Amino acid sequence: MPTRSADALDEALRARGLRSTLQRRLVLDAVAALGHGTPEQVCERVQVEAPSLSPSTVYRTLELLEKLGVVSHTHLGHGAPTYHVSGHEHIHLVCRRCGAVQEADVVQAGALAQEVADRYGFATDVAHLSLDGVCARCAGKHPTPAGR
Amino acid sequence: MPTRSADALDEALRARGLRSTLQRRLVLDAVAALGHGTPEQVCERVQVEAPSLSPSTVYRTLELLEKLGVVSHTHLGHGAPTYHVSGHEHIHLVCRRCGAVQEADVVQAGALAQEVADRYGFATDVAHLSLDGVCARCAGKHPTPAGR
DNA sequence: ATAATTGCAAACAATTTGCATTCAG
DNA sequence: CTGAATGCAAATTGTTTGCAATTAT
Repeated sequence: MPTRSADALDEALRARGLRSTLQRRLVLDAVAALGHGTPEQVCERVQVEAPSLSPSTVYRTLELLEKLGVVSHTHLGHGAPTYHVSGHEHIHLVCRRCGAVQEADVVQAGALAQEVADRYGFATDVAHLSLDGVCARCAGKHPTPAGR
Repeated sequence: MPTRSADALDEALRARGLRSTLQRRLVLDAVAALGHGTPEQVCERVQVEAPSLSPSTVYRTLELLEKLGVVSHTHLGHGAPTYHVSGHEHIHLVCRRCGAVQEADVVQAGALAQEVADRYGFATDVAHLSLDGVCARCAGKHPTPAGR
């Protein structure tokens, strides 16, 4: 159902008097298809359909889409920001061993945010919360952590 | 009391048959002094004392120190990893408006980790937990969030 | 028609790597 | 002495920017 998001995109663009272009749609579709992806991953994915779509455009478009509120980004694991379509908010569990990113719906996150708000006056964006750790699979595989 | 950490460092190095050098001590001191800092910040800081100490060495040393377990790194806010001395573990509250990083001691983090462990079998590294949001000061200043 | 958007190529910044020199053990 | 560690400079990688050509409106 790519039509839905396309429409939503069009709408958002029109609202700001911006233009609806193929590349913008492709970038959004790629983000949606990936679930969560770095700019590079989006580039790769998008260039399958449109090899001429340049990285510059991907970067610019991601920024734009974020401003429009249709996607948002978090910083998981290492340096690269990870984009995902807005709305489908969740917590990320990032495994430091295998790098896998699992999405989770966690009740306690609210309690945590509440405490931080009360004690530090800090308004946590729960949607951008990501946890670093070791996933079940890796924990099973390597009971004794190695150096590297 | 920089003597303490110097000794600890020496010890850790010896244990692995590695050499104790001035630059390694300087890098560790810089990390300790900064509380939490990116490689670049460490470079800057370290080059005050030793202008010839090269970035390469800083990068290599941070990696080494981490392997030794005397420092660890997290990813706050944007891309750059942030290093801090191990032991003094805490949660980071990163303000997306002003970029300020506040350290917090939060009880609920344990409950959160527990839930994730129970439901997903994911072993959270609580020490690397960082929250994205808006700090008290910024919330007060700009009641109406802007686009950029 | 007209200005927004794109693609390209060059500019940039941050990090990594190879290698000759230096220095701790 | 001897190999580990450093400093330098060049190579990479990921991202940004300027500008002419393109294209949605």
